[in-house]
Formats: sequence, structure tokens, C-alpha cells
Amino acid sequence: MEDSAAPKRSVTVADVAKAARVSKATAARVLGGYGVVSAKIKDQVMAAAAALEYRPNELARSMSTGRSGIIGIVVGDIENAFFSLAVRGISDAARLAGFNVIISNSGEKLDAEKSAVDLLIGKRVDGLIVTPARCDSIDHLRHVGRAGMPLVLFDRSIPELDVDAVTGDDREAAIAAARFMVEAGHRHLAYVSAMDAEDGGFTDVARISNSAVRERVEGFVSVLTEAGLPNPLHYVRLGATDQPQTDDVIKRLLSDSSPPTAILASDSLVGLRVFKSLQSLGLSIPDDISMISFLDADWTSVTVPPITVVDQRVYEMGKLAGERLVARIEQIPLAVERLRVSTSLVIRSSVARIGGLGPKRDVN
Amino acid sequence: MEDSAAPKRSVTVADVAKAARVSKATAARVLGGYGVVSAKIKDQVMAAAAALEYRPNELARSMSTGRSGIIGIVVGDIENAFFSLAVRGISDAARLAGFNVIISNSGEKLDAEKSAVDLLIGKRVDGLIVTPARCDSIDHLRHVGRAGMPLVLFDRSIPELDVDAVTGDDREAAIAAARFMVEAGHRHLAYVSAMDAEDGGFTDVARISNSAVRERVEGFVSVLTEAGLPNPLHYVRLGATDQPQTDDVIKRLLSDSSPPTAILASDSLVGLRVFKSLQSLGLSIPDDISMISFLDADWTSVTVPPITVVDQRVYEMGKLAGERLVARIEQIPLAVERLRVSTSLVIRSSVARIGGLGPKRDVN
DNA sequence: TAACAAAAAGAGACCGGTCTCACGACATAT
DNA sequence: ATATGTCGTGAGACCGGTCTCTTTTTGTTA
Repeated sequence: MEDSAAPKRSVTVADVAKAARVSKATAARVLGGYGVVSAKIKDQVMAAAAALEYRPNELARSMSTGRSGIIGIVVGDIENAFFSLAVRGISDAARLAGFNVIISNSGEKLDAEKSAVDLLIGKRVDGLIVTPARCDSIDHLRHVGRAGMPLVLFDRSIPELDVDAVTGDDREAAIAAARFMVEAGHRHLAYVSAMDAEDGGFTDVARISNSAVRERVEGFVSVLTEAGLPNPLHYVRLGATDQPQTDDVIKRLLSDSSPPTAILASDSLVGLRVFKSLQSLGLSIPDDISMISFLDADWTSVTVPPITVVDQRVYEMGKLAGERLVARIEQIPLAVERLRVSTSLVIRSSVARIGGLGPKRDVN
Repeated sequence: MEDSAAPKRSVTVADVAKAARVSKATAARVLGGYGVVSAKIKDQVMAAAAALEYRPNELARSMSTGRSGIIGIVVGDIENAFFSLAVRGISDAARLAGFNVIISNSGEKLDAEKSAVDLLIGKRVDGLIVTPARCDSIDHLRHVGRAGMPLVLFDRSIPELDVDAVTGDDREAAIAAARFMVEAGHRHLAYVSAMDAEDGGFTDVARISNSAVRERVEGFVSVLTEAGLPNPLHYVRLGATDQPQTDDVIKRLLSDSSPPTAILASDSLVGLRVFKSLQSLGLSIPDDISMISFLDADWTSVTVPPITVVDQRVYEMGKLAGERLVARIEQIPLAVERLRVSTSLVIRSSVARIGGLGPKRDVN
């Protein structure tokens, strides 16, 4: 019963110093690993520290040094494979440089994002990586720089903000995916995203507040336009935030007078929901309808048919963001830039060639 | 250019006090929201704080109060859906109680776990939730209590440690799954886990250092024994830590003189690897071989056939662990206990009835 | 052995909050 | 008019480290 929940005051350098019969300053030097001390005294202090089970109070330490050794991450949703992979990339880069990581979830809600950023600033992290939910509300992000800590944007960029960003090449990725479908003979393509729609309906591309989504839509639209397909925005749908919503989106899409024959899903969660929707409707992929999903999630390779995906190299994105932030923290002089990680199309079997010619499988 | 990367000293209560022409103590009272101040002075201070863009230094705050308002989590692998779901459960419970969360990854490595725990103790978190990689090395966990902070074990329990634990009912779950297979006529059942094997081979159930895995194996074995099946440990295999390893495990399993006809996978990652292995071997599920996986992961419902799984209610587990820790932090008097969250079998179509009778589908 | 430099140890300010205690002003009781 | 109490404010210690500056010890050289 000797080590119960007693809120005993913890052992400090002063305690160790007293036990080792040296001054606080000297004990602090050996415990903190700075300055010079003779080997004899050092052993003496170490022994005392071990006997007392001293463990440093990192709080106090970072208060006087001004460095906490931790970097803060604010992600949209850790449960999303995209973010958990990214977090691992960031963590790996951070750990390599001797930093630890504290993660906060915004749930893609602006309010939660704001308070997470504030909290992290308050905790005096050494730097911040944020996936901004919207690019039109950036005051809280300005605070970061004003508090003197570096910020790296992840997955989405905000030109108005003079900070580094790591993103995928979303426009090119969407172009590659859309073009692949068009070349397979598709004439009616839909784009489905989970982003909250402002008011249910979809209005203006330029006003999409998430840069990744906007660029993808722009790329998507540009392909349709260039292919001379009419009304390229007609099948762009937002709001597939959960299964019922997605079912609804898909149903409305398919009840169109000339329904789409191919769907591009903007992330693996949306992709999975679309797949389930289609499946529950008794539709067969790719015979009845084709699809491509962003992100090479684990489920995409074990379905029948396996899904053609845009491989985003998320781990690399995370690693890059982590490295960039570390470089900023260490004051390495670097121009502010937007780093893009290239994507590639992983062709599997979820896109049919239509128009009567060729096999009903992915073209390559 | 006025708010560049200048490492400007941040605004403190003293600064605000000076600007508001009051004492530091008074400014601190309104900024910290404690004590009593007249409405007039309060407004005055608030205005000054706003003008100066004051934001509290949480580090300093927690140093004097002794509370950080954050709880630490050490998980095995955030990328594993099991843990990311659990983390969400914990976070939700924590946020509700006004706590924030800091997550560390151990990668199921004891060393990483130790240093993560040490780091978190150093950061003076208010409490800790840990998924211990092994139950036979617990010194670092003892430190937690000794440092005066509550600890809750997650997913795995350690009887030697007098602390709360939240786990699934692993033994019962394994029994239900194994019994389901036995009742479907299977006589040769395999159990495959990702846990690192001590030396490649498998020796003694009682010596499995992970309580969740051990209980599952025990449950599994008890069913085979009770059914009068010989050599129940024969097909228990550890070490399916990645795809090549799993391929190897499966190959060795199937080249046995009387190969298993059904496999129980101990988590969704192993399950997916097993599925892929089987698929790459050209084996059809459930006609050639049956399988059940732990955890109702998203991929399990979209494969052909959909996989019968043990639904672990991980979110609830996380929530419970979070709530328990919060209660401990708030010193609510509670007996130390092991909370078990019940599981259920979700029957889909990956287990065939064998022995010639009935359809080759899951029995229910 | 005295003189001096260099190394080792000590004293104490500091980081930015919280919080106890002391003090003055004013209201109420006697 | 004096004693008692309450309220609002100020002064300053404190949390547990780091780090600068000063003092003491040690070692080298003349």
C-alpha cells in the first residue's frame, strides 16, 4: 500500500541536489545534460536521482527553454485512413528529428479546428501542421505565425497565407482519372465528394472552400470541357457525408434523364459508401456503372472487382510536411513554397470500356 | 512584413496588467477567471488583453496548478482501425469532460512504449491510457501510479497491476467464433495472430505475453478440446505481422498433412492479409476454406463473400476507458475493476458448412 | 612557492502563470 | 464615533526547471 494514489509532490532537482549534497545548479547540470561537471559529482548525482526515482518535469523545462519538443497536428478525422497514414508519416519524420507529436481532431468543423489551434498555441508547441477545414476563415491560422511558431498546411493550401503547404497534385490527379474514363468511352461522368454543401445545392466552383476539392473539381471539369461534353458541372455532387446521404446522392444521380455511367469518388470513405450504395441498388461494377476512388485504401483491392484508384502517396505527404516543419523550427532558411506530391492512377477493374468496342474492363 | 517569423516574446499577464494600469494579480484574476474583481476593472483588463492579443501560456498555467487538462494515450498502432476507433471513443469522452488528448504510438514495441510513457509522465498529463505491448514488463507502468497519476489499461489487462482495465470479452468471443465453425462441421481450425512470436515457434499458451491474444487462444483451444478434437494447439500460429509473413504462415498451414478448413484471424489487419493470401493462392472462400476475422472493419462487408466477423464495439471500449480515466482524475471513489465490453458474432458468408449436408454458406 | 588560467561548483534571477496574504476602503453594527 | 466585517486590489512567494554570473577549487608554469 505504499505507492497508492497519494498525490505526493514529485521529486525535483532540488531534492536530488540535497540528497547528493551539491547545489541545485550542479544537480541541474547533470540532470539536464548541459554545462560541465566532474565525473565524480556526476555519478553522485546520478545515484541520488536513481534512488529518488527522479523524473524531469518537462513542463518546467519547456517553460524556461521556450521549446517544448512537440509538434501539434490538427487533422480532419483520424478515423479516415488518409489522415492516419499522414499522421504516421508526420510522426516518423518528427521522431527522427527528436520531436514528439500531439494530435487533435477537428472533425472538419471550423469551430473545433479553431479551438484545437488555440489549445496547441497555448501549450506552446514548437510548430503546427493543420489541415484547414476551409480556406476562407483564416484568422486563427494567422495567430500561429503571430505567436512566433511555424505552420505547415496539409492537403489544402491557402494562397492568402504566406506559409508552406504540402498537397497532392489534386488537379492533375482528377484530370488523369477523368481522362481515363473519357478515353474508355464514358460521356456522362459524376464527381462525388463528402464536403459539406453550403446549402444542399452546388453553385460555383470558385467558391468551394476546400482547395483540394476545388482543384479536383476544376480538373474534372476541364477534362469534360476539353472533350466537348456538355454541362460539365451537372454531375458534380457534394454532401456524401454518410451512408444515407450517399445513398441519396447516388439515387438522385441515377434517376437523371441521362444518368452518369462513371463516378469519381473524392476519397476512400466516399468511395466505400458509393460502392455500398451501388451494391445495394443491385448494380454491377463495371458492367452497369464504372467508378474510380481517390486513395489506395485497403478495401479497394479486395472487392470484386478491385477498384481503380488514384494513389495519393499520403505517407510521403505526411513525411514531407513533418520534415518541412522541423526545418522551419530549426530556422533553416527556406523559401515559402507549396510542395506537391505527385499521384498516380492504379488501374484495376472498375472502369468499363463502353461504346460497344473492346472488353468491359479497364483500359490501359 | 510586420508579423513575420520574428521570435517575439509573447504577451503575458504582466504586459496586460501594465496596459490596463492594474496589478499583475488583478489582471491574472480576470484573465484566469478566478477570484473577485469589479466589473469596471474586468472590462478594462479584457480590453487591454484583446488589444494586445493576449493568449495564456498553458505551460505556465499547468505548472502552477499541477493540472494540465490533457490525458495521454499510448496505442499499439494508430493505423490499425481498431486503435483509431478506440482513440475516437476516448477523445469523445475526454472532450466531454473538458480534457484534451495527446496520442503516442508504440508500434507494439516495448521500448517505444516505455519512452512514450516516460514522456507523457514528464509532460505531466493528468492521466494515462495505455495498450501494453506485453504484460510481463511492467516497471514503466508502475512509474505512472508512483508519479501520482491514474492509469487505465486498454484492450489488455495485467492482473499484477492494481489498476482499471477495459477489454473485450476475448475468451468468449473466441469461443463463439470457434464454436460457430465447429458447429458448421469444421474439424481442423487454425488461429492466426499478428503478435510477434518469441522465437518464430509457438510454445506455451500460458506464456503468451499479450492477455487479449492469450485469452482468445485459450477460448479457441477450449472449444476444440471440448469438441474432442485432437491437438488443439497444432494450428495456432503467431507472427503474421505483414503480408509476406502471413503468406508464409498460410502456406505452411495449408501444406500440413491434414490442413485446416477454417481460419480465425485475430484482428482486421491479419484478417485482410489472410484474405489476400488465400486469394493469391487461388483459394475460394468459403468453398475451399472458411474464415472469421476479429473486428468489423469496413473491408469485411464489401468482399466477395462478405466476411463473418467478431464485432468488438471498439468505440464503446474507448469511450468507457476515457470515462473511467476521467473519473479517476476527478478522484471519484471507485473500486479497481476490469471492465469487459461484450462482443457479438456478425454472421455473413465466409464460413461453409462442411460434411456434405446443407448449403455451403454460413449457418445461423 | 607564488602567480595565473582554467575548470568546477554555487547563488540566484528568470520563465508566466496561480494563489496566499496583507492592506485600504467602505458598509454595517454597537 | 469606534469596532467589525466584507470587498477589491496589490505585493510577492511559488511551481521546477534553465542559465548567467560569481566564487571557489584545481592545475600548470615560472
